[in-house]
Amino acid sequence: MGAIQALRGTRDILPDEVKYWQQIESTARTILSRAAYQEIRTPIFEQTELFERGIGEATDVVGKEMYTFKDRGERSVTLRPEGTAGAVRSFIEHSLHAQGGVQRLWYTGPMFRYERPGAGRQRQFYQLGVEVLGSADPRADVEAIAIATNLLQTLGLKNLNLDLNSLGTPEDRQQYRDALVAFLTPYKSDLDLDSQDRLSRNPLRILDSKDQRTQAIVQEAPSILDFLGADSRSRFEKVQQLLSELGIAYQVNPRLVRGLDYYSHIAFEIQSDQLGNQATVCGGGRYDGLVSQLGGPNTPAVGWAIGLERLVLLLQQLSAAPQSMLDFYLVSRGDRAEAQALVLAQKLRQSGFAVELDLSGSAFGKQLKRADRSGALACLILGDAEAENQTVQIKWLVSGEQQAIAQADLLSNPDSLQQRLAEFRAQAAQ
RNA sequence: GCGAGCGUAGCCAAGUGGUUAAGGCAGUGGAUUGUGGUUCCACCACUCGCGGGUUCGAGUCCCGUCGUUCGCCCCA
Repeated sequence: MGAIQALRGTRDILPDEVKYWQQIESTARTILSRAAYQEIRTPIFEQTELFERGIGEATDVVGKEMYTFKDRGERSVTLRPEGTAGAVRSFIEHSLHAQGGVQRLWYTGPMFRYERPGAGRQRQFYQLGVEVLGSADPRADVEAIAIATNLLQTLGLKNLNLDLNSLGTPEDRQQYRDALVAFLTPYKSDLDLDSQDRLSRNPLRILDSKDQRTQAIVQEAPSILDFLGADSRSRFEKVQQLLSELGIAYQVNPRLVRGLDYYSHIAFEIQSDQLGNQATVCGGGRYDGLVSQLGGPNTPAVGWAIGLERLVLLLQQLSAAPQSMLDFYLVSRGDRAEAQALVLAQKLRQSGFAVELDLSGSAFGKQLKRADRSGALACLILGDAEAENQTVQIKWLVSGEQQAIAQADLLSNPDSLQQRLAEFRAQAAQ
């Protein structure tokens, strides 16, 4: 009725949900910085050409999902549909390779694709990703994978599957592609319509068609693993061996392909069985050719990206919701006490406590109700009666225990309060 | 872009052609409670996403549209 709503495929993340996003971000920061990854922040829009060249013009992402428009200077501009192209552009533009060694970068932020929205898929969506530039060592692939599994496990996720494949070199892949087309062509009329279409355009994608008849045919198709050259094969084996050394479980899935053109050699996906159609939480792989393709020096690279709204969905299914960090909830009755409560709140905050002051002006009983709901560890009650003027009652919401102490004492000994709060926080955590 | 389901208050919902649209939670106001969330009363959808149609009469049927969910597609 005239009220403006968020655009289709976009949505508001309200405070209750933001808790999960912050949990992810802070956990990621910790884990990534321990592994010497550095954050990079690149623009949300770039020249359209960057994505056309980087992701591949034949891909669906570039072909029909980009938010592309002309700016007021008639430049063709595109809202980034993924993070790798921008990070690589920045790497080249600022000659980060000149710093020598390996650059480990991570990023997070909104991405944009014009898709049909659904649970775990938005038009403005968020990814957190890493890019490791300058190492062809299989340990780089495995380290990156290990960081991803470590992050997901630390967040408490279980029942994740790691699928692994090798796409080989571009030459390996071309040979396989020819063989696959040769194999599938006689069955063309038995394939689902999408796959028939892809036979000429992007035959590898037929491998992960969900159509049952197509799947049956594909079962018998040649495997890309038989087309890997000696170098590709030994890399793939090395990666598997190193994963085993780390105790990371995986399955080789020769039908795992990537939607973006820039991948080569290792490709992987981490999937959850609890997300229905949008099962892939994390996807990535090696892209040795991308940097040079975008005009930079020949630089081997590997990376992955996590879809954050899917990760949030999984986190929300876990029982443990992120806790409120509120220490005190302040309630009062009467004019004088209200003013005192304001002053006390300020002083406690300056002493390092998290304090919410009840501003509702509601009846006292309702204030207490709100105190309970606030998640605070303790409720401070300021009364208005003469005898109560200098006294604050502390109600420990966790244990039910209650005590009255003078305001002066409350502020003169913040250490002991801090200690009590720590005890109650531990109690509340159980 | 295609196929199917759904759309009643902030939330959960009853209602399946017939006069004034149940109920619960939350919210607001008041009474009670001299202090831990009680109890009681009142208020809280001229309207059923929006627009049109059928009908004497529509939340209920039809069409369109928007939104949403699931699948296809795509992808993280």
